[in-house]
Amino acid sequence: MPLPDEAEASAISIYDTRSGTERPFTPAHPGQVGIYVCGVTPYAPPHVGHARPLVIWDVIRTHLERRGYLVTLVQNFTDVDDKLIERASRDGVAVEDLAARHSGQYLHLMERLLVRPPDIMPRATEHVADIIDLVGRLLEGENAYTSQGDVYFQVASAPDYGLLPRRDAEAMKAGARLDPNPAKRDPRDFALWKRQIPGEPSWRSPFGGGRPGWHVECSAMAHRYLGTEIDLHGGGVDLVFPHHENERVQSEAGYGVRPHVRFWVHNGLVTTDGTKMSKSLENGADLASLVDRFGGPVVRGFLLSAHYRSPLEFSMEALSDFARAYERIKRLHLATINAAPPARDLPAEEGERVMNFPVRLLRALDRDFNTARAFAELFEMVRAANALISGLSSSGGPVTDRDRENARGFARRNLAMADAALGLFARTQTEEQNPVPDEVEGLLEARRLARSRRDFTEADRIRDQIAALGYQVEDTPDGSTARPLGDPRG
RNA sequence: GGCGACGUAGCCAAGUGGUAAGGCAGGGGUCUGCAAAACCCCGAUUCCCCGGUUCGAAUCCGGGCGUCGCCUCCA
Repeated sequence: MPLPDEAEASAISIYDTRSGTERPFTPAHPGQVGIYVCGVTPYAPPHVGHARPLVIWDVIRTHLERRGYLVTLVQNFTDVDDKLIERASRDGVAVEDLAARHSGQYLHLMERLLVRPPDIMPRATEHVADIIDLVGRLLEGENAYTSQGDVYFQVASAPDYGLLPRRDAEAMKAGARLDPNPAKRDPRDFALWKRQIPGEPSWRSPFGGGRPGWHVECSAMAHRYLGTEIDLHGGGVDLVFPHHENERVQSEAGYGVRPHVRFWVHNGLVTTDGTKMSKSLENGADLASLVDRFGGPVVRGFLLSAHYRSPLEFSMEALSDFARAYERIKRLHLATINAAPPARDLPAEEGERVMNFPVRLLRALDRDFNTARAFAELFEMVRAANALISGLSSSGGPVTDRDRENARGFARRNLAMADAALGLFARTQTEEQNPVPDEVEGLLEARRLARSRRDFTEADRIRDQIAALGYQVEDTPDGSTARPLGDPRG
């Protein structure tokens, strides 16, 4: 593979929420990219919606690396907040135990979804000192005030409040919810530090005992690991307001850099029956059970089958449809796994398609990480490769045995490349293999004997028997095999 | 009500000025003892509707209809 040069690297364009436009990507420091992604508050088991940003950022970070950047990906756990405290007390467990349990589950699922661990996974509870430092700076700069033991950010001190969500700052006052907090000077103000309440986790600070509010932890941790200027900052669109806007104003005020984020990258939400999946609505499809049933690679591929900014409608049918499509890729993978490296050019239009695949794939990802398009290119490559391997070409021109073998080699290389870019195939044997039981092996042998004496009635009877055990018989020139019937696992 | 996004074949989904990707489902073939897999062919004269700009628009502008998200729990 050729090494990416500057021109190629700058070919990447990314949509930025703040400007509402897609524009060429350039990092703050040449050759390096710092990414901060808002992770989860681990108070409940994850649903499919949570997996989307994980998978998307895995692809984004990998593609930036492929284009020659040194990437640092930071994804946090907000392991102290209202929901967590509420849930822990309801269930009668310690906050840290609840957080640890769910965090562990995320990490395990991440692995099954072929997501590489982020470079740094900071926890809010381990960065209280950084948080206190930021709150101190904000108080000093008069961007914050104390009130009844709490510390609030003073929104009026941020002249451009509303910039990120493109919303009128004044109108937001009127839009404040009922139940106004009397401790706040302005309904838009938000808590940086919450005073100590017996039974809740708390830390000592110069402004009294208590715990961090929501939003500060991300500002503090992003600053700790990525400095004052963040190249890419992401999360679900539902975080744009208030979370990211509040984070933006406090970071810019506290660390004195504007803008502190170059590109805001927000993914669309996973919906079901047309509405957003959410933990509080409890309409989320449990991620662990889906991964168990369909396999990590299928769930991952499904999440990448639409562009990351589009909403993605989840249903069992949609996932099954993708599983079937994925089968095409998987079959070619299995059929070419031992192919020799490509040695020479391929004939016909199909040959062009197969040989150009790497460029097409990378170009698709350059354009705002368009994974839907990347998959389209992949499927076209699969079709073209299958045609050549079968000895067919659209031009009707000759396809020699050497061409066919060569096509297998190209297919193998292309699939390896697509796997590296998108994550297609499970890494472990257990996810990879579908061992056929001895019973089925025996029936296959019996059927082979029946077929050899042209007793097709018996052969078909055995095939039905195998089908009843859940396996599909496939006859090929090299003999018969069985594969799990309708098994969508990757 | 305010702000934002979206509306493309039966379903999912790319495409942001140059004449509609890809997948699933469906129909017809080739191959096969028959299947399966694979491959080939078939499907939107058209991109929610109505106007406008342009030589040319799914793509830009205006209006309308519909769906979704956010408006201090949220990936």
